[in-house]
Amino acid sequence: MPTRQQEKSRQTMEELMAAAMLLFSENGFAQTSIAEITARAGYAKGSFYRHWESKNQLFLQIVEQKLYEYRNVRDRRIEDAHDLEEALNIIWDFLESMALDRQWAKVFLEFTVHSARDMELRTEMRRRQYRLSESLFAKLVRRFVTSDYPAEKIGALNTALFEGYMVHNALETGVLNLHDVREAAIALALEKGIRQSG
Amino acid sequence: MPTRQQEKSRQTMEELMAAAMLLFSENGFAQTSIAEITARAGYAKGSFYRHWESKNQLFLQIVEQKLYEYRNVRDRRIEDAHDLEEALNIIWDFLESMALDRQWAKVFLEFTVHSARDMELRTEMRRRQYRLSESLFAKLVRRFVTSDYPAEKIGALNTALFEGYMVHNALETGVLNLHDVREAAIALALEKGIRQSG
DNA sequence: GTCATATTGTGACCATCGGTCATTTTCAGG
DNA sequence: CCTGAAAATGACCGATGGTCACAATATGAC
Repeated sequence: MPTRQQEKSRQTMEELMAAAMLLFSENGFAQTSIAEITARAGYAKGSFYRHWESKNQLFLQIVEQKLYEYRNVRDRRIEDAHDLEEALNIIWDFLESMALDRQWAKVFLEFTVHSARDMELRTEMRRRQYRLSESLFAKLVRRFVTSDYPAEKIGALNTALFEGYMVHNALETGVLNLHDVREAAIALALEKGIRQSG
Repeated sequence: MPTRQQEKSRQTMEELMAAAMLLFSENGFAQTSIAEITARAGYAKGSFYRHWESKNQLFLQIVEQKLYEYRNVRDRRIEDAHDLEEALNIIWDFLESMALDRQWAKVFLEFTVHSARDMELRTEMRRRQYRLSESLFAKLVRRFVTSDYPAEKIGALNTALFEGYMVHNALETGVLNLHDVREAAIALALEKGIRQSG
């Protein structure tokens, strides 16, 4: 059982996380300073580093918390899928739940691209299943793929369409909506995964 | 005709640009400081601001220079296209030429996402045709679209697949190659653009 | 209660960043 | 030469992510 001190520490951490989530979604990852986060929660800057070793680590923890429930639902539902189309729809339900909060979707994308220059961070992200990786996607749908088109590529194409839509959305060009992308991605995956390729 | 001083100024600018291009492609946009650029070219930091008003402006100028020739070739070739497939292949030749230099593709993507928080910068990028916007894409292919699926959406889906691939590539996951994406994007566009939808 | 100890909280400090600007250096034209 | 204009400089500014010696506070043995 936690001591009173540990309890206090946990509460401080949660207050800092709450402030950070608010500021990240309002102003983005790069534009949110650690001093802002601690000030918003009523602490001094130094307190931040009692709980996380960097802004990256805080962000990873927030994402982990945000995605935990979604992922469980997805993985539970996908076991009951009967064909590729059903599996894809379950995956896209999950992807949509991420994209629907436009502010957060923007921050997700920002962090994904930010990680491109930091191999350690990318490794950490893979470990925490931050992105729907190609291998994970492949694992989810492989049993339904009847063509000789690799399941990893089907996954990667779907992820590409999703993340490309995230860029489109972040730039607020507004031509595509989620339904368009989902429909196109599933059509593409069915074409590749069911029909025999050339 | 330029005076010797103007000539010197132009040369300094080119030296700074050359240093910047090298450093951007090596370390990315955010990770390259103005002091690094000027030091590499053998000048003091203040010299930078005689030629550009910000790091963003320098980057836009570099991109403009890099894309100018590619764009001309694309727009000249596309006038001779006879159907949607030909037009799409010409556009994807252009997109591939951008993606082939993996280092620069990474920087392009970084800057695109960086611009998501800066409306003025996005406006400037549109003005300079930094991205293959949906409206430009639509203009290039509209005359070949026979279905009732909006040309803008076909363009946006292609751009999404391309930029999603850029993300994929930046993270070095390595499952997809350019050929996979191009083939899938063109198949998708033909499906939407030629066959009657719904 | 008291006091040594362990934990939590603090904010001055550091190097670095993009950007500014008064000052110095360079150089063309008379 | 001399002078005015243009080019080059680097100290300086506020802000950043991150560090760390120190202050405040809670804990457990007595």
